[in-house]
Amino acid sequence: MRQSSLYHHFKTKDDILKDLLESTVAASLSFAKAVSSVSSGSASAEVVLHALALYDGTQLCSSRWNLGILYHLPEARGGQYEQFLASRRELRAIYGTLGVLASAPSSGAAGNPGDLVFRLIESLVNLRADGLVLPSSPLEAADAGLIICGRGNELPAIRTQSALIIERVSGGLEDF
Amino acid sequence: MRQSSLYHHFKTKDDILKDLLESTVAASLSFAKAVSSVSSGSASAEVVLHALALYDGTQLCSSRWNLGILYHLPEARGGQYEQFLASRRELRAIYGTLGVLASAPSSGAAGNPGDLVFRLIESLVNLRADGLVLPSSPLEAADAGLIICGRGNELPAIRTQSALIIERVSGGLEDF
DNA sequence: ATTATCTATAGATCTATAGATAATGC
DNA sequence: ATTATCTATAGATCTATAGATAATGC
Repeated sequence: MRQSSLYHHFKTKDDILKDLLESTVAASLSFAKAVSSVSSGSASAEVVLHALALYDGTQLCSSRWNLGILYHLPEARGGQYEQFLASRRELRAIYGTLGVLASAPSSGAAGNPGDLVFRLIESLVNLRADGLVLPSSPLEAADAGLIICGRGNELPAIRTQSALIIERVSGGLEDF
Repeated sequence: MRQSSLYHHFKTKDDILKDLLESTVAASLSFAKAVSSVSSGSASAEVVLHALALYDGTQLCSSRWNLGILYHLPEARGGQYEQFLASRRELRAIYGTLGVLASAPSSGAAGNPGDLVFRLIESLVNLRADGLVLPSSPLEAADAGLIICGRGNELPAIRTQSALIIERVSGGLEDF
């Protein structure tokens, strides 16, 4: 398709970028919201956090194009992308909440463990841009996030429950 | 200064970007090389890794401009920036080596813990672009890296030794 | 005297439009 | 008949150069 043909579907270049940016968070945010309601049921916060991290990371690594990299463009912080930025802040806040709930009281860890998990997952975008993503990368990042939360010794059990949650919740979402 | 005046100091726009990119890794790579020779002395790998992460993270957070963000420009992966890319690969490899040496054998952790630490530190660039960096951010990221390596319970001691190493080694380097 | 900045601008590239041609769905 | 693509290109923006003006260091 030619460059100019894009303008049949989009009004401006900014509108194109808006759609692409939104597509990088939409599915993960939907998952985060869906899984949070599940969490009010049986699943514990550390399992929910692992599931979210793994789902989000898998999205970033296996989407057709590495669109997550677009967020690093200087213009992406501009006010014209407020809707995308709001979605991203919302997703980030859910990581934050889960991080607090999931952290072992004994963990010598950080001010905001959930944000570290969020950033670890987002780093998969950079890893992919460097051509270094392996099939195991999303799980390794999610696991590392839980280790930061002081849940390293419970990881085998968390992984199992997390996988079940992803299957259940992503089945209920439109696109996966 | 006007845009055109830059061309008195640089031949092309690419040359400007080359210099800026190189400046984002030069100091940390020098530190990494210097601290690695120290490590053959007394300091243990986990302390060296913490010192490197903290030094690198502090650089990224407190440099005058957030130049680390430039690495995410699509063109920065191009062949014309091979020297910068080689420096970055070298720094990344040092994180990798230290991560293997520093990891507790019991850690249920990842394939390449050092790379996770490298990415956590690099995420400070994004945090800064989002306007969310706090004075504590570099230390929190370095600490989280050591937790991923299974050294969470030794953190207080590691922090103390790490600070000493940074003082010693960065004193020996030209710029800090 | 040398080095650094400025103004002005040529030429290259990018964004978006107009109108022609092709594809799709009823 | 409607929707999507194409070619061609106007106008905006970006890169880099030329030559004038200002600042710096001996």
